[in-house]
Amino acid sequence: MMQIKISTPRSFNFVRTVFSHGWSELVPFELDQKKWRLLRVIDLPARPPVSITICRAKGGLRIEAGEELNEAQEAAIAKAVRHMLRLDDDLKPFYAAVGGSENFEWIAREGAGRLLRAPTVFEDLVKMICTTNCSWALTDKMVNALVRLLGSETPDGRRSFPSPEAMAAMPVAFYSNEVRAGYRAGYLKELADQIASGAVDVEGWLTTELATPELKREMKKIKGVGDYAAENVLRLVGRYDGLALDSWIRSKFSRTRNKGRTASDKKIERYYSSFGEWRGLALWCDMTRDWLDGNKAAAS
DNA sequence: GCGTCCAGGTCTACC
DNA sequence: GGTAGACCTGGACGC
Repeated sequence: MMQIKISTPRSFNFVRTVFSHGWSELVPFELDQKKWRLLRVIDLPARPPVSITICRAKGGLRIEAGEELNEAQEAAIAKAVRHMLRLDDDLKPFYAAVGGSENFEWIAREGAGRLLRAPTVFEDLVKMICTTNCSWALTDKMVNALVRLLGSETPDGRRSFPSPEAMAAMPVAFYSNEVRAGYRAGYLKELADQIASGAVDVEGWLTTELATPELKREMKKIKGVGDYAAENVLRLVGRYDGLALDSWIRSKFSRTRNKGRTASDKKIERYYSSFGEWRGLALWCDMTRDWLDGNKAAAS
């Protein structure tokens, strides 16, 4: 049994982070909302993947795995956790930007704004394509099938998110017939092929020097990635000026910020424009503030 | 039981 | 550069 502790920034809020959007509900994440423990399957080099659990501990987080691991493997797990929970992101400028605004000052107080992400951009991108133009139930079904049918097995019987190579090895028919991805089947196959062959490097999006508009153009070159998917992936690589408006956001904005009346995209843009390069994150926090209402465990 | 709508959109063809 | 129409799936809804 492995157990490691990692420190977190003073402003870090574990619950707000793991519950920052829907990813914690999709395998190979599993979220226990009663105990606020996040389970995740992590890939490691030259051995089967492992299931880890992450929970709050004094001064930071405690990570547990059900087996012994060497020092390098523990370091790899800690690195993946820091990446997923955005522990090294500097949100001070964001908190300064929202701090003076009524209805937004809670964001800094509660330490919101760290959006959970997968260990790889590839996984985030595949999942984002699986959220387009369908219900969340269908997204869940597609992602489940990918992990169940193509992921590597852990010692405790779970499965990791499939590698680009594992996905590239399957034909388009697999994605329509088994994954039930519909017209997205070709997009998933093409994306996996491009990454497995080295033609496209999406992990490089994390560190690229490209300005956000150019990076967004790069993202939209991937078939199946439009404005919504690109702007959401931009958030997950740390760029927050896109609003990533979708049917859920439009509906929520109308209900909470426009007296129930339909709001144009222009109006939504104007509402958050004062937050500049942080407007997309301000919007997301504003729209998801009530997700923890009624949950006392979330307060700390 | 059957048809329609639409959900955390995107692509293509055509102006 | 802007926009209609098509596109897989599956659950909700009305009849």
